[in-house]
Amino acid sequence: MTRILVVDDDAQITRALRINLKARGYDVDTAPDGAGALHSAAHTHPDLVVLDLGLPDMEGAEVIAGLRGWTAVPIIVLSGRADSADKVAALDAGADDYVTKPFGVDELLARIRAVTRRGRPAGEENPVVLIGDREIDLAEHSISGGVRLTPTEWQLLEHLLRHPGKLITQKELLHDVWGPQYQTETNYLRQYMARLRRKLEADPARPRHLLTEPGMGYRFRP
Amino acid sequence: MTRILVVDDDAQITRALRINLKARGYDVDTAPDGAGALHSAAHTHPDLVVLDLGLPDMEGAEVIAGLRGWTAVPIIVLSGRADSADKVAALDAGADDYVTKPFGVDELLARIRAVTRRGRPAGEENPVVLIGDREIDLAEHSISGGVRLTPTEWQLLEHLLRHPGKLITQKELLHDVWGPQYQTETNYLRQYMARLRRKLEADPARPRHLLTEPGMGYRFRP
DNA sequence: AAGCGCGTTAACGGGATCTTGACGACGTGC
DNA sequence: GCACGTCGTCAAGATCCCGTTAACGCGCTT
Repeated sequence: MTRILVVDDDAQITRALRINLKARGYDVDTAPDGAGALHSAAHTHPDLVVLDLGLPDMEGAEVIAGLRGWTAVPIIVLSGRADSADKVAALDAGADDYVTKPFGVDELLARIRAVTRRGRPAGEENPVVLIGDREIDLAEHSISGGVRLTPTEWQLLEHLLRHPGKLITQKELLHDVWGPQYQTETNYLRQYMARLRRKLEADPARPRHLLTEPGMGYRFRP
Repeated sequence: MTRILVVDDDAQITRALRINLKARGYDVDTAPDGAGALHSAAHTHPDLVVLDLGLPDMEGAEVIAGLRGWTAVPIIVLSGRADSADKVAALDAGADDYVTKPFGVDELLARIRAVTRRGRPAGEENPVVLIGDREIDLAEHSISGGVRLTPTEWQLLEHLLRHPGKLITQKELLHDVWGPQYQTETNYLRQYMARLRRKLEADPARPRHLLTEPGMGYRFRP
């Protein structure tokens, strides 16, 4: 079953697309803004993303870049602007197709078929993140060197790796990994950051990539 | 060097595209009609085809079908008609993208980059997968050594074998093999993974290829 | 009717994983 | 120098998850 993530702040459009796509046998998730889109994509790993450009919280190129940082999932951009410059920007940012509104549902469906048709050629390589001499493949959930991670460890690591260099607050990590009611249980973080460092850092006592920002949170340095 | 075949009966357009594409470092061939396009494509094996639909000798769908009969080369269709039905027909015939005239050269170039960006499939793939000393042919649904699998076992095995090395989550497997409402019935997975291992692994208690990732899912290691 | 293959449930023991609490080490501000 | 908060570490117990065994129902063949 092909899973499609529809990103649009216009509830009418998401609803219409959800109905039409479901009727065609696709599995549909929706997100109303860029942050929700990145979050949902990271969580559900869709097979295709339909992305509206007029989002309230982020530029379209930012969303595309946020996805392309770790996945090669096909992206079809929807936009009200037929301006050539916009198309070029979106396509070069990593989008696979660009459809201007108003669009026919038939056309969108055809483009979805066209984009998903070329499946996954065998020769492709997943983007890998490096921590020291270890290669981490987020798509495969695999790490070189025979290292295995538990589910909680993976969730925590993914949140850090998906935003290289960015500081992630403790509240954010606790909320996203453990849930809304754990936002003050910082001992969980200490526990699991220690385990990650033991498994990934060459010298766990002197981390070079999984850094602590005292009083704030943690940060992944590539 | 990327070779592009431009097919259009309007000499002005072919000339303009030839100049623009050459300036961008592409190698350009041109053909004025469908017959010439098929002949040229068979002869030079271009990396991309830009195909106008208003050809004098053949229908656009015929040209696309003629190409798709033997090659998976990306095809970008140009057309003066913005009619939705035309787009659907062309895309479903096998085209990869559809641009309506008049179009901006920038946009076309961006779409060319988008289509050629994904690595091309290149050669045929051997559909035989090895598990230990057993050969598994996914296309023929056959296994060496007199092993037979039930339909459910096949579905499960296929999902794992289609993504070698990748971790497939339990939810994903349950959803795709048994259906959306079985996403939490992990006992099915335990049951059938055990059967697969009994039939395929040399030592079912110590699987070397059908691996468990505790709390996450399963993985096929070639 | 009986036998067989296949899919579906249920239950259990062992082990890995998560949770929880407590203890120093370190740095900061008073 | 001292109190305080934050962080890293350790060591339990509780909990969840996995592999396994066993049984049942259904459709088909014998």
